Amino acid sequence: MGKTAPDPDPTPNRRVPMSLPPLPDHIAAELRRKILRGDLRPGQSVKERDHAAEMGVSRTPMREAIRILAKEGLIELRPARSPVVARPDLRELCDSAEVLIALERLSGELACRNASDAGLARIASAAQRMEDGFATAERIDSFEMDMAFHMAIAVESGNAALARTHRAYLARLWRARFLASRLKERRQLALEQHGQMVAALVARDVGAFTAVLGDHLAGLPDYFRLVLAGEAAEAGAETSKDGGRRPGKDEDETAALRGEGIGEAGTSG
Amino acid sequence: MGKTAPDPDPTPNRRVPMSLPPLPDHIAAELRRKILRGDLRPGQSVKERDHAAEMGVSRTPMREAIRILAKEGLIELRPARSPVVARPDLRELCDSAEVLIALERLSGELACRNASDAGLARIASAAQRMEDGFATAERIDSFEMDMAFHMAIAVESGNAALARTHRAYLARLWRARFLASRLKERRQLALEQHGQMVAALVARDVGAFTAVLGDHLAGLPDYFRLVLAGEAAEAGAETSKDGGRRPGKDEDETAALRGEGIGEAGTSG
DNA sequence: CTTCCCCATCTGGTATACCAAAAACAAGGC
DNA sequence: GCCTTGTTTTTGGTATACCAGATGGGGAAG
Repeated sequence: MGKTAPDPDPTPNRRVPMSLPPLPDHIAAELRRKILRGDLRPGQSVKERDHAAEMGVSRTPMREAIRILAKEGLIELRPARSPVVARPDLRELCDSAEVLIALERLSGELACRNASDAGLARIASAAQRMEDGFATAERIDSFEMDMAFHMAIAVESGNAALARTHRAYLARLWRARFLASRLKERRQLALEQHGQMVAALVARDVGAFTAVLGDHLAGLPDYFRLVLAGEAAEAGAETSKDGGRRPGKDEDETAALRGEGIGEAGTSG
Repeated sequence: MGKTAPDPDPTPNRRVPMSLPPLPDHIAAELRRKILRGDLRPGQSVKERDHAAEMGVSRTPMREAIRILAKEGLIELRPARSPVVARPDLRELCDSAEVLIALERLSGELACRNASDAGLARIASAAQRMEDGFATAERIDSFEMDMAFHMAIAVESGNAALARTHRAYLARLWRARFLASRLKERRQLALEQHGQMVAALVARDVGAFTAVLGDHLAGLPDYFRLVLAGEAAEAGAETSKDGGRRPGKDEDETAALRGEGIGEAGTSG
């Protein structure tokens, strides 16, 4: 069905994509960056038409990018309404943290049992990188190293599915944990605990690892509380460059528990 | 910006969607059904154009449906190639089972701690339904009840994120577990263990629940091995109609580790 | 007869046009 | 003055057209 005519239309078209690998992923990464850095604030609507035009792409890949971010929990889809940047409530954050802890525990157990020495070395080097950059690096970079350390453990567990899901939860909690990392003593503590975790791993001591992990992530809910309080304060105080949006009623009722909360991936019949 | 012209074209168009709720989800459910029931066999390509035409929809929602199934692990996307029905290797299945067990353990712990009596009653009733239908129901229906029971525990844990992820893993393992449920004594055993799990939950006994759970899901890898062997045999026999199945070479190389294993969700920069 | 290259075709990726539902807005009635 | 209702606008959902990379078969050269 293709080219019966040898290209009778010489128009070079508006846009030549010519790069196959990851166009929607690239858009997703861009959007994610904006959300995590705060350029797009929670509750703000993500209109696929506008953002597509703004980034110079069409709606189709933008749409797909939005779905990707929705899968990660950064964007919330609504049945016949604009997607909005997710404003996770405390309950959701704590729930996710609970799952994350379980996943990290499993990662640690498997890594203790299965990881190669080279793999443990990779974990240790991730921790070392973070320690090296502790004084000098930007907080955001330091935080990325933190994430990299935890991701390394999941990867070296040898369980690809676990690593994938773990990464998804890490991404989901990225913003909240980043905001929670403002306190420097917490970062110092995290550093020490990372060292202990590495030690437990090289000793193949599951119990020790689990204990440290518990300490490491136990305080998360409290920090989330602080983060949410800060967010709410900022949201209430600021309506600046948004322009069109006024501090409407819809900002608050999102804190209410959504009744179900599970099914958005579609169910098997 | 929309309609400067007052609709000069009276053609009613080929298709009026007229139903807002979930068209891509519906397609995804349909496809999932075909895959799980075996109408679409592992390794077979899923051409969005053909399937869209066959189901009377356009490529766009079909595309999205394929992405949904890819997220669930039922379909494997390739960079510049047709998506294919995933043929999970033993390693992947066992990895997923490992994560599933961890998620179910957490579900049980939380349900023991947090679930309301009404919630426990819902779990018990799910188990009861399965027991009632054990003799009469089709195997596929019986299996759906099995899934419903496990999902109920995750739901009643009160942790929505956990329930969602747990459901995703359940879906991912759906087919393999279904094929593994061919052995009737296994189903009988599962039934008894479900009863024990309910008992542990109503007693709020985390230790007992965990113990039963371990027994319940421990044998999964072995069954997966059987399933894969069966699949391979069928796949080998299908290519040539004569009964003489040869031990095809292509069944084995899937066991090789794929190097990457994680990144398809895109990473934050 | 084998091998290599070219072209027809297939297929996913992207862009765009159209439709319908829902919210925002304005005008009229109580 | 406030509530109601009809209209406009906004926005996501769907369908379709076009493009580029990939694949495989057929023909020419060795």
